[in-house]
Amino acid sequence: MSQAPQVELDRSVGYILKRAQSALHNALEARLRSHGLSVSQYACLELLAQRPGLSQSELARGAFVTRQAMHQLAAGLQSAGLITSRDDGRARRLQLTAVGKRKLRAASRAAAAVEGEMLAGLDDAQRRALHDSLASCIDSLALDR
Amino acid sequence: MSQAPQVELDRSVGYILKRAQSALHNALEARLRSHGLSVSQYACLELLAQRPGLSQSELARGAFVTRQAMHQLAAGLQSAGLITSRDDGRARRLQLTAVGKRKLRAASRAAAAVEGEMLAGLDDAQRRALHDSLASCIDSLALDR
DNA sequence: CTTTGATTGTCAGGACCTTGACAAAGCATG
DNA sequence: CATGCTTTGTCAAGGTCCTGACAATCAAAG
Repeated sequence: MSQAPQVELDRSVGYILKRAQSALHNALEARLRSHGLSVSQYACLELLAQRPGLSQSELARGAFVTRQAMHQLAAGLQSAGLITSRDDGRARRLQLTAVGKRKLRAASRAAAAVEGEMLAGLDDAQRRALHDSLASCIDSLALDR
Repeated sequence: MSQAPQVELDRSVGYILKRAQSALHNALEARLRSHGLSVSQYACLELLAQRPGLSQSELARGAFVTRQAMHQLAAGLQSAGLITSRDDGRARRLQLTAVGKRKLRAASRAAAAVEGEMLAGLDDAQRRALHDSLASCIDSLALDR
């Protein structure tokens, strides 16, 4: 008389969410390698391109790492000549360099290709529903905070 | 005459997928802390409960870490008395102990609660659609391998 | 203005995971 | 049987990220 488990891996949305994110991360990592960028580095560049002037801490939150980790990450991107920084009060605002923008453009194409492959089996309505449902999940989890 | 970006963060399914997975991981981590388990450790126990006799390498793949990382992870769980191991050829098959099963039962309730909160805004049809769409994403990414 | 609280950047230390390498054990193809 | 390929477990070394801590800066309230 064994009772049914509270969590069934095959039906669990949380587990398949992790599986999907892992698959996407691996695919992205493989494609970005030829561009000399890690997934975290690419995320930094993409964020800075679309939200210029982000501070180090803001960038960290957008890239899902601590600001301490972003400290080293940004140092690496700066010494590679992909970004520049200017002090603004206590904040350290970051910007893409021309080299960074050029490198991002190629990496961004690769990333868009990966996302396109990932969504190949879904039509527009299904893609919108997927996006909306994930947004709902984020909102629900953010409530008790 | 700036051209539109290939990747728009706000519309990107990949980015919101990462955001959702990160939110889930954080929520799970917070809830499991009181049980003295990390997310990785919980994943190990849950996998072993539902697929008993998994080898160390198989468990590693299910928990999205390398087999080298699982080597240390399993050592920790064993020294904590939560799992046991028996050699089977080259494989090292793992099993939950009675203590491990008891600890998992409580942790599993907490995890199920988190998943319930995450899905609170979605009805059954939407949950099924979300699950199926994520499965489609995984399949599509697995093709070119 | 002063004081209190929150945010930011940074440094140091440690935890966790990864890559690389190796021997041992199956598996398969000849 | 014999040989090559794959998988598994393990060890060593390195990297990346995190937690904890601190001073500096800003914001808000008194």
